[in-house]
Amino acid sequence: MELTVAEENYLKAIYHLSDAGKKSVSTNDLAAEMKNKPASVSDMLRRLGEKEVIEYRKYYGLQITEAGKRLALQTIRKHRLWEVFLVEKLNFAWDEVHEVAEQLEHIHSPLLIQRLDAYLNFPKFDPHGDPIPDEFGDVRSRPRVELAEMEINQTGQIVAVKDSSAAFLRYLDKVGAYIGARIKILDKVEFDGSLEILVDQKKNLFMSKEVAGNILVLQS
Amino acid sequence: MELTVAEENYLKAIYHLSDAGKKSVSTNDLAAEMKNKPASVSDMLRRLGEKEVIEYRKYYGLQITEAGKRLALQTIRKHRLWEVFLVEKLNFAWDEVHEVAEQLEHIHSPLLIQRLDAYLNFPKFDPHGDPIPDEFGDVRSRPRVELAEMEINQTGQIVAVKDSSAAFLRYLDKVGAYIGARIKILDKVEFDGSLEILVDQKKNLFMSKEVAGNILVLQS
DNA sequence: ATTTTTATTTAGCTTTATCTAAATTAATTT
DNA sequence: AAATTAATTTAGATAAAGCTAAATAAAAAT
Repeated sequence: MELTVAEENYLKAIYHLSDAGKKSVSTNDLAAEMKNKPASVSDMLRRLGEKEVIEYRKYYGLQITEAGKRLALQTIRKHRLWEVFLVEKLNFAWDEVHEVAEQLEHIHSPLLIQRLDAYLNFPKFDPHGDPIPDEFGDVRSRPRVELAEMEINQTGQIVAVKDSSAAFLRYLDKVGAYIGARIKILDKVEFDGSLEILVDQKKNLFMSKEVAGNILVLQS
Repeated sequence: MELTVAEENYLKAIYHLSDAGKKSVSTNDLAAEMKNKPASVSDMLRRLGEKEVIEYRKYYGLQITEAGKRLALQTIRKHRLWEVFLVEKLNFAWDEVHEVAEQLEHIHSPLLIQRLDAYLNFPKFDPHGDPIPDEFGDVRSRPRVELAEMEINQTGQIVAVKDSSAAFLRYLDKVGAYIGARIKILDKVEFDGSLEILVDQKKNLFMSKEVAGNILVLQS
């Protein structure tokens, strides 16, 4: 019971939306995420239900099954391993990898992924700081908070970003807010939630609440 | 005017069959090659004709256009670069690469291929000895003859194989007839065309005409 | 020069994945 | 509780890529 590329993409989106706290993933949410019409989504949900990767009761909503979760995590694993490859081996910038990884994640070959993983030295996180599931789908996630939630004088290290769009990542590159950077909150403006932070003990950086809300920090 | 995956595969097959001397590629030949029915091939030829990658006059045959040749060579370039990657970097055996490369060749990203090429050090030949077209589609091919055509006492170096099936390649591995091996014809049996050859100045090897017909040699 | 055989194409069906428009169900408002 | 609005599903179309069966064209044989 193999999934098609479209099915894999839907399942991945369902997994991400479920994971992001959304109690019940709605047809409209999925349509927005997939940039398709709700009618098309309904149809796909029926098919995914038949393949038993989700449990679907029409008009009521859906839940991803254990089998579905396993498949979604496999796809996510492949996506993130390829992103590491592109950045570490082929010198892609972290804002250039997404679309290519989006294609590479659908290549079917257990051997390929096994070998790629070994070649990359079994990385645990991708270039955006997201954890790479192991071959059994287990994820080692780190406790992390949004930079926007931190208070004055707190310190930590940037470990991930929530938005992987090229525009956002290029902005972070420009201001030096890369993954691994050590940061300290110097000031926080009540009015708009904007922050002044110290990066790597040397650079002062002003940042809007929107930006800070998309940066995840491991507190120290 | 992008090609679909199926169209890319047909075009590649057309290119290979045209290249292999076949003056005019027939619907039946293509059907056999693609493991599809002739009726399906007819339909595809019509579409490829509309996209102007072949010139197609029904009942008369087809000819690949310049645009078609360029696209086919791009796909072949990608396939062969990925094969090099799999063997050199991921330690695939040369008989394990084909199916995976068959999938990887359809990933669209000029940057990816450019970087991969550089990462592999601009290889000129794939693991089976086939030349890798450059980004303009130019092929540096070497003059080469079938081992089966050589005469007693002639010498040369194995540079390619015509059959890339896992069974054949594993056999070659076993007998030590790898690409790059220096060989000399010690004896040739008139009756069945079988050969006795010396490999790398040390190993004597008996080989049927069928096998020798699938090994290509650069004479010296 | 017919006839027969072979090769090729057309017609019509299937599945996947999308769409639009219409219908239906659920949720919200009055 | 009825009416309105929003969300969702169904129905019917389309395009891609395959199939089978029937039709047609070209090639070979008598």
